[in-house]
Amino acid sequence: MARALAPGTALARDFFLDAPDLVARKMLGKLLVRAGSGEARVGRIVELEAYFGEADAAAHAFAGKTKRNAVLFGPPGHAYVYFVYGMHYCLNVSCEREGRAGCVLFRALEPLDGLEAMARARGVATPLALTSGPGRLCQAFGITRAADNGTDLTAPESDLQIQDDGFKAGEILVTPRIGISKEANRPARFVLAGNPFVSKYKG
DNA sequence: AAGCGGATCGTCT
DNA sequence: GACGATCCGCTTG
Repeated sequence: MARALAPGTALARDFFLDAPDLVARKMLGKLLVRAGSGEARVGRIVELEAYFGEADAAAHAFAGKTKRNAVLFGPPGHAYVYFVYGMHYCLNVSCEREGRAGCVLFRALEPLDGLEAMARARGVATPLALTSGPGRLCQAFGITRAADNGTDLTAPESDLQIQDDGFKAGEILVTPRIGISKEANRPARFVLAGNPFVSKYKG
């Protein structure tokens, strides 16, 4: 049932070399793939947010490099996983050249394969609740800071990858980012228009 | 249907 | 010592 993983189809590092908003646009419609030791988990990326590094008051990198956000200042294409609210993880990909801290936050996926594993990890069965939200998708994919922070998402041997299956994204909507107090009006959230798996947020 | 608050802890001031 | 790039359940209308 699970589609065969095609090693070597992970997006290349150059893909993430651009500015965060450009990378986010390009990433919509791509796949997040967790190979894992058992059932593979695959989701199509339907919602992302761009964070602009040290120039962006809403970004974790705004106050400069710290132990927590160090990955953001490294080379592009690496996973930055952080822990919030005492119980949730969120996944980002680092963008831009080494030394610049832009990144893209994964906010929602459309689950394609490994739904049972996701449901088990989440303790929830309904597909709409599996991966629609940054904390939810991390739980569904078993993403933690200890296991995944700093992982090179472009490496063929990585357990976590971003792949291209040839899907063409349709209309893209751009809105302000969610859950932040600074730069609250900046349009930097990108979603696949009309996709039901985009997160439903409450003000 | 929508709004509110509790859970829970690593990170930085 | 305060505060999150969140989620869920309980309350109220």
